[in-house]
Amino acid sequence: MSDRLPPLTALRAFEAAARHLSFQNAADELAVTPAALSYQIKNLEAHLGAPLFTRLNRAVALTEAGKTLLPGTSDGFEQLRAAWRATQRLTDDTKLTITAGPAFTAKWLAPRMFRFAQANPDIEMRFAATLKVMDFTRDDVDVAIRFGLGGDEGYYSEPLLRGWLTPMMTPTLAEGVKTAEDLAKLPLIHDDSMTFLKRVPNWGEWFAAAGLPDVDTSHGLRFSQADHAVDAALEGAGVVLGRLSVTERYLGNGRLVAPFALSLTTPAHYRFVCPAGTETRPAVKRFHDWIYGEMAEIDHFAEGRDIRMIE
Amino acid sequence: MSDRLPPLTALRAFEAAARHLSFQNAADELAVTPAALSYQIKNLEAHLGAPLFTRLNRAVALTEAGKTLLPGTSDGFEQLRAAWRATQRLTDDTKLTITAGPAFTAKWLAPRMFRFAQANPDIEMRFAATLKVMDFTRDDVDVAIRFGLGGDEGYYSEPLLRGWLTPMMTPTLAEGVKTAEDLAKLPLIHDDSMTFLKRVPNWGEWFAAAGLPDVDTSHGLRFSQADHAVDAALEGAGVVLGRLSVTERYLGNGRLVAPFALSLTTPAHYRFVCPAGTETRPAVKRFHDWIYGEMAEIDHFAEGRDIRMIE
DNA sequence: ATGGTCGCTTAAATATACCTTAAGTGAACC
DNA sequence: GGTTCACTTAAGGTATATTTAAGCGACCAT
Repeated sequence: MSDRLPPLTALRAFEAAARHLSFQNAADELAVTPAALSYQIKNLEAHLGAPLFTRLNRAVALTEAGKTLLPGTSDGFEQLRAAWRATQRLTDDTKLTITAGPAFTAKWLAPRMFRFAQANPDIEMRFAATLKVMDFTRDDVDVAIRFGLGGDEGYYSEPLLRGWLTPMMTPTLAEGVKTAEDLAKLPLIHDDSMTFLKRVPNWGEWFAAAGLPDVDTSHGLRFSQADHAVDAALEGAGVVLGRLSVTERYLGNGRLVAPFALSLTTPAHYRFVCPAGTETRPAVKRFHDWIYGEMAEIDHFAEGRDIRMIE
Repeated sequence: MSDRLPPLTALRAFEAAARHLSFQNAADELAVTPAALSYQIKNLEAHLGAPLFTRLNRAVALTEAGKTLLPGTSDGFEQLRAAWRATQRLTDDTKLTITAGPAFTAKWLAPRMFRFAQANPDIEMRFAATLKVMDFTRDDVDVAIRFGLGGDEGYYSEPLLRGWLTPMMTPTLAEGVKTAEDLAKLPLIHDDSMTFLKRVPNWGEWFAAAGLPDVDTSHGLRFSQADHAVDAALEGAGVVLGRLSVTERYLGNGRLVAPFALSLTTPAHYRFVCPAGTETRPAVKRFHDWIYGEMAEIDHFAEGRDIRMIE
């Protein structure tokens, strides 16, 4: 018994036929006549030495052998298709798929995207806003903006921005706030999305850094996504420990203020990530250069800040 | 850009060439001339619209596109090969691969196998003695003898034998043992292999069932595999809580005795397991019938026993 | 019950894809 | 500087895949 593969066209014909349980439909899918399919199946059955389908009245059903063969071939062809698609994408500079977290997408990327799109009308953008770990090949993604330490083998990964977090609130709310003790009396807005870090930059950490380790930070509102926490602060619902990347536009237009110089930062940053080698693709390069240009414009918000690393 | 697959022979040629980084060697593997390979690669590159290899002096190297394409295609073809092999095995009744735990293989299967082999000289047997969970398709296994509750979807699973465990020792050692209290003074041999059960049938359970919950069972010898524990008991090293399936031959020939009627059993049993539908394959059926016949011959060891379920 | 339809099969003809042979290129090695 | 090695190219042949057309049997509707 040889462990070589049978003719691949026959295998592909089988996969389609078994999936549809109909030679007719499978033939349509492969854009051939039913006769061709019948011939291919017969050929494959001859190679195997046993039938793969039982021919019924006016339908076909899988034999045990067919049932054994189907899942593996389906998965196998799907993998081939995915690999081919990923390779095609490399040479296609008319589409670019970017994945980032929901907060970064909503508060940073989305408001700016039209500028990139206007400057690059030949590139069709797609966004996948999720915190899920994506597989570049499997999920058809070109670029990821991810929060992390970098250093993963096989990826190009460059820090985007040294971010930091500091108390932020509406100007109205800020009027009565002079000291850290004043802050603790306001409703605290908590962002619970950073669950994957060992030591999370939260209200407890900030008050500890401010010399008030015993402040009770358990009260207030909790959000599972950073952009929702910021939205609450915009409504004047309280004070949020806001991250630069999702608040800079409100700091810029005055809807939020950050009266304390004391800020927290972490060893992890937002990073620009793509498969190693693809950073030179024209579309990727253009997006890369654009995003770093945009980032440079928000650097000045760090001036005069007292930024403390927590780890 | 179509998301259909490129010509499959071209893809296969690429996979081999990329793996070898040599068209020559790839051509040998596929049993064609180098010219054919060159043609196929060129064809695939034309489909993609970009080169997959960079042609060097007298070698080839993968481009970024090639590096992207290789892993997926390799995995894909490997999956197709595995599925085909598994299907071929269904129609091949000259080989039978059985997996079972090390103890069951050593103490039950191995000593009896020659009888099956003599009665079925046309079947070539292979054994995989491991506790690892095997995948029938991926690991090329036909039949598994596994300890468990059964009920898994997609598998034929039939209880082999209602096993039980009871204190066993050499006849010499047994001379001074009249009561359970006597037992506790002997070296206890522990079998630590049943780690996957919630409640393990161990010495603590047995003494508790015997009405002696406070016996200290921490002393003695510990083994990570049941057959080694039994071997120690055969040497007279102590008393083991022996499982019927791995000791019946010694109970039969008198090398071990089991003086207490009190025995433990669990909801889980040894089971005969194979992919659903394959239980009717001639080679599988013959092995199935043989093993149940053999099992019937050790049923009489249960006579007069006081078997208690633990769960 | 019976003729029409549907889905698979078969056989012969045809088209396409694949492979081989043979000649050719360029760089590396001796 | 000639030889070798690995890939390339082109032409021609062969094997493989596909179509066309005819056929078969069972279901279904009349």
